[in-house]
Amino acid sequence: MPFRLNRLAAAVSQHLSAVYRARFALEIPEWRVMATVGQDLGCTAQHVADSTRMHKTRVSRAIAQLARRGLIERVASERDRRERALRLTRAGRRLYAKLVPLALARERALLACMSGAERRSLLRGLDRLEQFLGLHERRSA
Amino acid sequence: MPFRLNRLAAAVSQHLSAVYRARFALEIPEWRVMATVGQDLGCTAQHVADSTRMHKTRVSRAIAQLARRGLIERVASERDRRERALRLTRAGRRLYAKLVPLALARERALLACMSGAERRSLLRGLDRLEQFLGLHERRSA
DNA sequence: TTCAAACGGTTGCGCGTGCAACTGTCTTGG
DNA sequence: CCAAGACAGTTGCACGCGCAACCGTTTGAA
Repeated sequence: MPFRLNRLAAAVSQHLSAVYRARFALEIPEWRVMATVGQDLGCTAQHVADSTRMHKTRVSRAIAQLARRGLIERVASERDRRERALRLTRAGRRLYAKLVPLALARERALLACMSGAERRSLLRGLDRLEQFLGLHERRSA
Repeated sequence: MPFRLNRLAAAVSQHLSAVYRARFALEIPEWRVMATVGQDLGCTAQHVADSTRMHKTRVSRAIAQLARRGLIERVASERDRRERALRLTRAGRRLYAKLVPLALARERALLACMSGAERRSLLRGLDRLEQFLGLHERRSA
């Protein structure tokens, strides 16, 4: 069962990451950062790490790479000079606008292999497991 | 959704691998090899790679490590001298006997957070996704 | 006011992994 | 019978990742 979950997760990720890499030259951590910043402008790296549950070093390096490519900019916050607010550049917004519909389409295609009722019970099951494992807590660990 | 799957898979794996590592000093690839060889004695590394869908190098190194620890032995096959049949040593069998009940108990504990009907529909959903992604095929790519 | 602890973010390092290339063996078609 | 390709398994190499240590900043309590 844990093995099945891993296998499935790896397959799904691979299924998608191939597309992101081929069309946008984005690795998975970078794509996650784009998605997070895109719908929560001005957020911090810490917030990205929390909401995606990626390790902060992974987030840091993904952001650095995106900044190098001119898709994201880091502006020093005035209220707290430790933080750097994240914003999409013009090019970043262009990319984001193409990214989102593609991701949604992919997700629909993936879930199209089951009925609505099945989909709902699958999601409920995942929810239960997540709750059991404490994945819904905010900012823990 | 792919992100949720990954997160969940990682959490479940971590939940278990901590136990394996602490109690038996087994990493995940090693544990999978033990499980496969334990219920299919005399099988080959290739078979382990196929049924767990791990990369063959990962399998190779896990087997090497287990052999080093004296839990598994590789005996050259007579019919095909490329292959080496895998068998548990006496110590390996002892470990395996402790491993299995622990794994089953863990699995029961994990699935205890939902009803039987929910569990069945969750498993069906996973099945559907696996089928859709072609994870059920034998020996493909 | 001051200093220690906490925090946001980055970086050096070691490790596991996948890829590609390799060795040795078998299989098959000419 | 032999050469060429396929296959089982191993290893060198490069890369991404997590850990721990680090820098600069902020906070809070003495």
